[in-house]
Amino acid sequence: MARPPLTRDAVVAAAIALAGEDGLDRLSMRRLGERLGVEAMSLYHHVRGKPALLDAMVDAVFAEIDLPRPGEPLRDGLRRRAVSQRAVLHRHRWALGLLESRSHPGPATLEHHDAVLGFLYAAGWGSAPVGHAYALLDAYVYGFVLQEQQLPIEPATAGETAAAMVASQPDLELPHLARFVAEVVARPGYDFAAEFEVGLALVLDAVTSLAPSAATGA
Amino acid sequence: MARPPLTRDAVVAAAIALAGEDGLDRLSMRRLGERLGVEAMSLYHHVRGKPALLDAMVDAVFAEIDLPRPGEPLRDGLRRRAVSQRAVLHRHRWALGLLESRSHPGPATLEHHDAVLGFLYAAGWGSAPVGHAYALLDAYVYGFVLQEQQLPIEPATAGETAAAMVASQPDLELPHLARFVAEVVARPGYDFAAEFEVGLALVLDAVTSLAPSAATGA
DNA sequence: ACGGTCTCCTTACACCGTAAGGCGAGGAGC
DNA sequence: GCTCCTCGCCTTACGGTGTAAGGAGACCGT
Repeated sequence: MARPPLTRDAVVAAAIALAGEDGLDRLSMRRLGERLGVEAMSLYHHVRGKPALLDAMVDAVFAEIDLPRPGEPLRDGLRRRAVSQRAVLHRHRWALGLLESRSHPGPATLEHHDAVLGFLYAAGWGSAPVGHAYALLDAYVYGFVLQEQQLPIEPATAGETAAAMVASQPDLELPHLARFVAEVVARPGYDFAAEFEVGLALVLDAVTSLAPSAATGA
Repeated sequence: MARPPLTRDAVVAAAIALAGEDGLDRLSMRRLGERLGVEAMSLYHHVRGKPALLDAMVDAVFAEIDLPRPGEPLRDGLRRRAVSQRAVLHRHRWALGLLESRSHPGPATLEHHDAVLGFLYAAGWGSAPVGHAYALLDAYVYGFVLQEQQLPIEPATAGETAAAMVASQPDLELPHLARFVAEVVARPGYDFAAEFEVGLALVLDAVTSLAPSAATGA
């Protein structure tokens, strides 16, 4: 029973699964080959090398992000994309770290940007406000997810973990940090993820204020 | 002529210098030891292991960030910190990638947060708006730097690089992306870094709208 | 002089990415 | 049917990684 031959997509999918299960640092060509029932060097017939594999993984992540729907109200479309973007980056915790150093966007990445830009252009925006809006929105989403990933994974124990961090430096005076932890982080039911919507609403306010029709107020 | 004994600070400083010169991925215990005239294993007497070294590097970066000055107008203080934060992360390009996965804040990191929180508390803010403001501000700065680092380093060639990215997928229709590159990125004098101030102003508007004194308008 | 501690070194192991080249099966052309 | 080529996979090998274990020597308080 001969195994069907590998495809590039299968290799990338397995790499994504492996990174998701064991973490990005445990993704190695040997372990990936093992998962696919193949020696490490066989992967090089489908992928140029590990950097190219990582690029392909990032591109696959971009393909998962929801796009604004043509004709949809502007704020709704931007909000949908931002929420989906965060969800996707949250689902693939390794993805954000890869974003940083990869500067070889794949087809899905480019199509994603093209679609979002097209959505803004279709609303009558010029390139300058589009640039501002895009940079601000993406910065917020990326930065928020980055903060999220620094935090302990379980919201239930966030308070204890934060308190332990503060207590880990016994010879430091940290009154305001202690207050913040006590009044916010250690409160039962606290969930940093809920902050996303708060900030996103503010960012969307700011972005929509860049709209050409809002220029009358400027 | 006996070499003066190593200190933990010297090890961390050398690691930062090495990461700055050769990149984070070329920072290895052996190369770091070589730089210090010492074998790799000697470093383990000053640092628990490579993860602890990376934590210490991150903490040293936090120590470089400018803090708001007590008594300073709120917007000025927050702006100064954000600008400095970006400058520091820009100076140490490897730092942002480390932020992601390290969840063991050091003393400088904790003191930094304590100082910023204290600045907001001193302005009469409660913990809830402080939490919103902090999350939004940090998300913007981190996210902006993340975007910056995906871009080609030289602003002068950004246009060509971007055009090459679009052209690298010849069988894709990317009209809006092409338009954006032509009208914004490829323009002479374009510098993405200038976008930072635009977005920061909007973010600071949003943040100051959270101030207790602004609650009268809500 | 002596014992301890502190700093550094040597050796070793399991792992990593990947360059170079070999081997066997399947299909194309005749 | 036979040959030959191509494609998918494998073997071997090299130089790199982090770090566990333990040894060597210099310094210092007594």
